Amino acid sequence: METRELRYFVAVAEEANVGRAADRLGIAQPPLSRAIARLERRLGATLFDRTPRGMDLTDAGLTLLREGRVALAAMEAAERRTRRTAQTPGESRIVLTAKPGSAGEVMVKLLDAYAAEPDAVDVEVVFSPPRHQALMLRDGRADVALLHRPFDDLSGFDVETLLVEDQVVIVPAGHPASQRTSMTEAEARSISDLPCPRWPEIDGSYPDGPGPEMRDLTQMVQLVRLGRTAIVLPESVQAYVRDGVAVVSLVDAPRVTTVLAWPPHSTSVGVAGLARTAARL
Amino acid sequence: METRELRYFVAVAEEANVGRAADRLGIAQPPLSRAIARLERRLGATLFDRTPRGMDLTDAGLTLLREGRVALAAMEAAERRTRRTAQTPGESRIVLTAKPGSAGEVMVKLLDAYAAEPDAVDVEVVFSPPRHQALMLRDGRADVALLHRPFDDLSGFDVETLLVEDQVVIVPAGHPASQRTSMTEAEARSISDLPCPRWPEIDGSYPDGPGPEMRDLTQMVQLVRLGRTAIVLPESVQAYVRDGVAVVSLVDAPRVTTVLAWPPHSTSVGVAGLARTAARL
DNA sequence: AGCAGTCATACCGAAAAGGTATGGCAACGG
DNA sequence: CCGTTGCCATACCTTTTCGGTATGACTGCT
Repeated sequence: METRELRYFVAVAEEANVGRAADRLGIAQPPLSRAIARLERRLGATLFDRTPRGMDLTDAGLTLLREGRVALAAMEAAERRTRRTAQTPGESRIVLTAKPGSAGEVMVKLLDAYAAEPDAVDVEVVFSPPRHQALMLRDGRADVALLHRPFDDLSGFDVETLLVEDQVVIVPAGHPASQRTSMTEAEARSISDLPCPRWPEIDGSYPDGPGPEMRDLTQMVQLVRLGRTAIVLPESVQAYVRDGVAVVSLVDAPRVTTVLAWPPHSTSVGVAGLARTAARL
Repeated sequence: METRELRYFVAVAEEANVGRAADRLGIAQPPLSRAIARLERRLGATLFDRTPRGMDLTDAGLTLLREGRVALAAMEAAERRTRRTAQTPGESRIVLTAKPGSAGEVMVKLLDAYAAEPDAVDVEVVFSPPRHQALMLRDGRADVALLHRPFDDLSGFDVETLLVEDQVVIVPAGHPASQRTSMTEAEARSISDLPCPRWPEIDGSYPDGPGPEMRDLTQMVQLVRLGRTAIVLPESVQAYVRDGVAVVSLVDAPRVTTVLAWPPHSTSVGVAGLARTAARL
């Protein structure tokens, strides 16, 4: 199976429509139809059910979509890391990706401690949208990432735990709920006049729902102050909030673990050094 | 980067010689030379240093070899698992791979317990050479494997621990060392007239050394009886030895953990059921 | 019934892959 | 020191594949 065929397949699977997929790929529709048919012939598997409204994935197609995305990410990672090795002889820089504002405190401590090491290399910090950190690690855009259990998918990475913390709910200062000293997660999510905000999906779209669309922490604090939402977050975000909001602890919410993660088999001395520093914190 | 190009690159990297790699790939040498040159141009990286004796990998080439093997295994896995999904509707069978004789006891217990489950599917057990289990899991030839820490590379897999055991050394019954009740691993490996056996590498070749080439457990027991070798192994192999050998415990050898491992994101109900059964043992 | 949308097929030109023949270059041995 | 031997690269040709345009077949909707 060639990389191109697999990219074509993924495009068709995601669009559920050959014509739109062809547009996205920048080719005409007929060659794409043929490529899919040939791929099916070579695999000996029907990947799509053809309907009058488009293409429906079969079970085999679902398998290829799931496994194929992993394979494509691995191909991209191989390519990217090779380019970078060629361009930066001696490895003078590594890329760390994190969610903006996530565990800011621990990240500063980690980077400061690492920079003090004798053999430290430059660490370029790249902020990326929520949940994109693992993707960037998988496809080689980043060498190391700050991930959060249980939200991120840590499977396949080596990790070092940096911080374990409870979650809290942030409510408007004057709201009746602000009088409580603690509540359950279910209670926090069902305060009738304070709907939960909607976080973006991996593809950048927002799910349907009553809450506001959440983009960053600054905006979040404003929305809470305005009495538009209540938001469940790890307690370390208290560093970002000031007046106008109240913090109520949650009794049953899962703990959030912040970890430093990197691909197994990483040969980077920078990543190894950062991991060693993390283990000492 | 296309799959074909990457396969060509890996062949040349492994052979360190374009002509031999071309033979192995079943194509002529000039197209392969051109393919490598084009890949280097497209990556913007020099992958090989050309010497009068062949091709030497550069740092960038080493990166591509390491990452590229992972990517190729992922591509193969995607292809294989898609074929299998198409061929076995309803998933009536999963493939488990293990080293022959490894933790025989615990494997029997696991399979018996799983077979007693109400929704159990058939488990095909495929024995493969030592260290091949993880490869088979990575490229989709197996759905689940019995691996051994610290010998196998578990990175990237989900695991369930089945058994933790000490290691022992097996020596000929009449040998002076058989009088000891315990020794250190270093002592066991340096008994002058009993050299350690040589296990095959991943590629099936044997390293150089004085000891005999080890193929399977039956042969091993014979070799120990004949006074040709002493061998360090997990204690569960005592089930396979009878007369003519003595077992001496080791005080400092690392413990061996037998785990059930499977790829993350596995959607197989068979694998999930087996993992659940393993967790209960 | 006509129309809008879908995917498939037919046919053609362009690009890429593969084969054979051959050239250049360095190391090695007489 | 010169021929031989192994290398890899280049030149040139053939075959395959890839992509584009035009068009057909089929379904659901108005």
